[in-house]
Amino acid sequence: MAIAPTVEAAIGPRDAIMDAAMHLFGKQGYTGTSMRDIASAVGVLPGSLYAHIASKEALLIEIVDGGINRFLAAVGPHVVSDASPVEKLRAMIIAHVEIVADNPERSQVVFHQWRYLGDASKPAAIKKRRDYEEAFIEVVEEGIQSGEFRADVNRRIAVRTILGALNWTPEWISPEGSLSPASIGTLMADSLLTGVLA
Amino acid sequence: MAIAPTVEAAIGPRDAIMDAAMHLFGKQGYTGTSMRDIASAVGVLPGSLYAHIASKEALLIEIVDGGINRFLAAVGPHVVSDASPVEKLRAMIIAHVEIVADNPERSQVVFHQWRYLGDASKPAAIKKRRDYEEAFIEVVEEGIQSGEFRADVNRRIAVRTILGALNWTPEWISPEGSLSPASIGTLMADSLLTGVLA
DNA sequence: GGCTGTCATAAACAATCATTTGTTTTATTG
DNA sequence: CAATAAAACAAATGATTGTTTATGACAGCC
Repeated sequence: MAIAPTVEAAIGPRDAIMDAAMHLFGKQGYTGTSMRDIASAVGVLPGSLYAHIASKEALLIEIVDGGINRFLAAVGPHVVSDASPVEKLRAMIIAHVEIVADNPERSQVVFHQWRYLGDASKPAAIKKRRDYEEAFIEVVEEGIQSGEFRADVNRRIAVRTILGALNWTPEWISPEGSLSPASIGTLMADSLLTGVLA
Repeated sequence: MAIAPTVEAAIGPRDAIMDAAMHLFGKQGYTGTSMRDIASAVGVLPGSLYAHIASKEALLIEIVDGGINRFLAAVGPHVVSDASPVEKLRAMIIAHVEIVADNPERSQVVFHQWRYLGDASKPAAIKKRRDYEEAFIEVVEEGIQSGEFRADVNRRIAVRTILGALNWTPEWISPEGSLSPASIGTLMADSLLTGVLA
């Protein structure tokens, strides 16, 4: 046996470090995680990490940027599909929940730890986040134009309400839950699109 | 003039420290804030803080517990009012947004920094958070029983969708915004209760 | 079988962390 | 003005922070 992948499916030392950092940053936060924490999770001494990565911040940059890209890649295609705005928005919500469920800890890093990026990388992350919000705004705008959505909704607040509900999911979603990510996404899409009223 | 309250309305050294800690914990996180940060915000040397507070964690405990209590106190009365479930839920949502808007940074501490509480105080904080969620569940249950809410909503997921949207508001709400907290709360209540569909 | 590059160790670096101590300044009050 | 209390200073504590360095083990390859 040449390679012994861990439960975390890390196929090399660098991936093992990235994986440990992702989980620890998600659980304890960036500033609440020390390089010694990461090293001991990987099973190596602290100094050994630097043979594979440049710095603690480089870890954060890679996790945040890669994480945002997953959301953009999962949701983007639905924005430009030829479905109706309702169907688009529903598909985007479900896709978002599936990405969160795939790795809630990485999602927590994407949603919260980007604040600790340095001045060199934070602006790019903020721009991608805004692009993401803008994609939802576009679809809502489209739905209002077509008459499928109520004309009196405040587009920005409606989208932030939806994204807020979605971005809170890593707080409570669990792989051991009885509902699949797709089911949760569908239920949330129902709640958000049609409300709770009878 | 005996007392010179700052912009932050701190009427004593202890309040000034609590206030600085609240803002810094909210903005930079508990682990991302040093006692030196707090001291320099207050305009004092680090060691001087300990004449007024017991420890860094004591600050966190007081901010989190006091913060949760505000939400409970604002929402509680609506739960037991004799209004209809729809009106109750609407009032609870608006009250929640108003508490967030009153101090978004304290809200961020309540929503995120409770993780860093020690074993002695974390369980109590978790219990209060669950009580808060349970209050919303109760009202939704009541609405389903009375037929005002759809019978096919998953109560837990519906409530977490609502609370997620609400707990995300400190990320974007701003005192400089053109809409009042009450207006934002009303718009969000509309979105969450009746959805976006025409 | 020696060579090359990868990777880990062991040990240390300066900086910063929360906190404690003894002393001095500042303000209040009689 | 003198006495007292409140609050800040100045300096140091040991622990922990991210990171660097020098050294050695162990592969695969010609």
